[in-house]
Amino acid sequence: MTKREHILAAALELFVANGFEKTPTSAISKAAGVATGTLFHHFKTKGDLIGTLYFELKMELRDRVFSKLQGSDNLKDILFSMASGMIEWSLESPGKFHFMVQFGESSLIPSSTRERVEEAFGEISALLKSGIEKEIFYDLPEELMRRQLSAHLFAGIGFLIEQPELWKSEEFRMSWLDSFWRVLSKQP
Amino acid sequence: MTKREHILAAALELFVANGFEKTPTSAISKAAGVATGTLFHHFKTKGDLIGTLYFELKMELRDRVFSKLQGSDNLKDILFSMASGMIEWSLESPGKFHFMVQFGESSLIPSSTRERVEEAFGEISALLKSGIEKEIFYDLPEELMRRQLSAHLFAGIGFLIEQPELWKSEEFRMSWLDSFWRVLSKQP
DNA sequence: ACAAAAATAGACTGATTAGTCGGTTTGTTG
DNA sequence: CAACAAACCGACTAATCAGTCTATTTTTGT
Repeated sequence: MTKREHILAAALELFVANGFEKTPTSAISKAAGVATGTLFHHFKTKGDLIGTLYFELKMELRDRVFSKLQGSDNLKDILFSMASGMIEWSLESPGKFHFMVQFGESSLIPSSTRERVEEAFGEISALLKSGIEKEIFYDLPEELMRRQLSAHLFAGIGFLIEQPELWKSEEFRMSWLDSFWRVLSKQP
Repeated sequence: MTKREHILAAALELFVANGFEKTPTSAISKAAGVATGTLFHHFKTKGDLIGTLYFELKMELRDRVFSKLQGSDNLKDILFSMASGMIEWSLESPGKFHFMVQFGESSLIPSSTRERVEEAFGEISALLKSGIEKEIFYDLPEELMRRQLSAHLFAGIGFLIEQPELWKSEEFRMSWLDSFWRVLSKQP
């Protein structure tokens, strides 16, 4: 792990534990085992640090979510695969997930960054649009569906992190994944 | 409006616009038209101020959501009435809604406050439990359902604030409210 | 009418902290 | 092996800001 990565890891942990404003940069550099100057060598400002963290975590998540997708054109399979990818990523690193919940909507993240991220997740929009067009999904605005799907998933994961053994149950997994499908689709 | 209320209103606006840490207490007292001393007379600390704001907004929302409920025992009616109450509250005061989104999950709100709020919304838990017991709802953990329902609603409202004219359409309202029902219920 | 309590005011301060700066070490490249 | 750049160090500073304190005004209860 490079020093830059140590800084990002320490910042993630401390931001989640204490919040942004209650985490002095001095605490981050100390936890990362680097000097103040090094932190500000890699990140222009403290805001830049949290912005970078947000962006890089989202990219890591995207790679994970889209990686398993192998050309299947069954909407339900794709949806389940993406949801499972995100859930497993979150269960492996709850800290990263909590960071997303806590700072995803915060004004600390510049809207330009948020836009770049949304672009990177464009495949999900495309998926929803295609479902609406094919009249498999309910005829509601695509953006509404995207937001609700994502919120639904986040809420479920938050719960699942507290009850991780549930995810091991095949019965629960199927029953729960179905709830995502029900939100979107007229078909069973 | 009392000075205390002026302070709370100014804090709400500024916290939403600039975030907690980028809002000095001096800016709040200035915007509220009071002196520093007055602010700290009513609120022990800045943290106390945002905590109080959170609590009082939640209570206002609760009163609104539960007010229309007049003894109907039809789960769907109750659900629709509660959802509509929250949506209308949010459309009337988007600032309050955005405050909830931004600070609802933040570590600035002490967990003791969050617990008191959850207690006040206990009727919703009861509603879900009753639906699960009666086998109207899917057999998933009640807390999971509560969280997902709330997230679903919040996400939808966030969208609706940007497209408020949609709410005026009876067709949209019904179609959308149905999506909440689908999340929970086996019945149409 | 009067005393006690509550509300208000605003100048002030002690502590915190983001970010700088000059200098050192490590790595790279022609 | 220069010489140049990139990474790294940590003491320092300029600014900010939460909360205090003392004094004044307003409200309340008797």
